[in-house]
Amino acid sequence: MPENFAHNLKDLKLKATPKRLAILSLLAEELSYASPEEVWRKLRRNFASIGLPTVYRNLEDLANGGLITKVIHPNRQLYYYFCPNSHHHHHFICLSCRKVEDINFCGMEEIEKKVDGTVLSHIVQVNGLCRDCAESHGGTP
Amino acid sequence: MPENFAHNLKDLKLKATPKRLAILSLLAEELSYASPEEVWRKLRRNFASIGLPTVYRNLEDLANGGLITKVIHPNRQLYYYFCPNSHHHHHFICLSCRKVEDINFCGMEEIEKKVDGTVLSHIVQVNGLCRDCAESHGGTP
DNA sequence: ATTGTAAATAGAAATGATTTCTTTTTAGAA
DNA sequence: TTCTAAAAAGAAATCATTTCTATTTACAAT
Repeated sequence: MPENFAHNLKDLKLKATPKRLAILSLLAEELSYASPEEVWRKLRRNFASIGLPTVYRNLEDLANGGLITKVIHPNRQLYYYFCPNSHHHHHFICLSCRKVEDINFCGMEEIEKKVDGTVLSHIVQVNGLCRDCAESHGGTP
Repeated sequence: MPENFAHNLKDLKLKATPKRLAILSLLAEELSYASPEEVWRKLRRNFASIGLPTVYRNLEDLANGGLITKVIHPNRQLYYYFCPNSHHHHHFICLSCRKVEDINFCGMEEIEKKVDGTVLSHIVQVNGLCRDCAESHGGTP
């Protein structure tokens, strides 16, 4: 499973620009979710000029293409996560350290049958504290 | 199952103010989710002065108390829904007409066991088009 | 009934994450 | 190389949501 981001982008009809590739590899190195501004700050190390709007747009495009996933956060800000896991699954996110664990379970097949309408998307996300954070500051994010 | 909102509020240690009660009955009459501004516009019919911040604050407090539920919307704006159904369940929301259907299924028990950490909350929501909307404008929200 | 007090509210103002706009640059097909 | 649609910069705007302060109110305790 070689990480061929350029190829992934081409499949999505997105140009493999250096900044897109950098965003992908940057996120791929993280075990936690990141905000657009955090991504932007890191990109500035490698790019003399990089606009925050570019980061927002690219993160959104990459998420729409399914290469990264959005995290729904109680604080209503945007966060994104690169998940190498390619099959359908969901996430447990730590509200404190932002670590993400995969949840390899989704009852959506059962649910879709019962719905009286057309399903376009679904959200399943579990929020909490990872084991480490729960132990170190027992309960409060 | 008499709707005794005043009592519900007291249980939450929230004062049963006329505006809170009005927000609750207003939402309880709807089969669909509403935005803070929409709630505010309707309240203005009955209250000479009612501030938008009051509506925001109350909707948030009522949702935190579990009397109403938040809807996670792709457009990232806030929406709230009053659900008379008291047992744990989730929702199928129509992105077009905003109607809500109950989903009486939640795999969270299974999921919680697998998570390596402390679960604080979870989101399960199915987005799509209700039967009526799917038929009338087949596919686009 | 009356009073006292914490909670709730109005109204104005601020906020700030996100988006939009216009111009310039670039990736990649031809 | 050339061409063209897509991507990006940079500045500016947006606008839903929140914050702030003074005033009012619900309701528990007289």
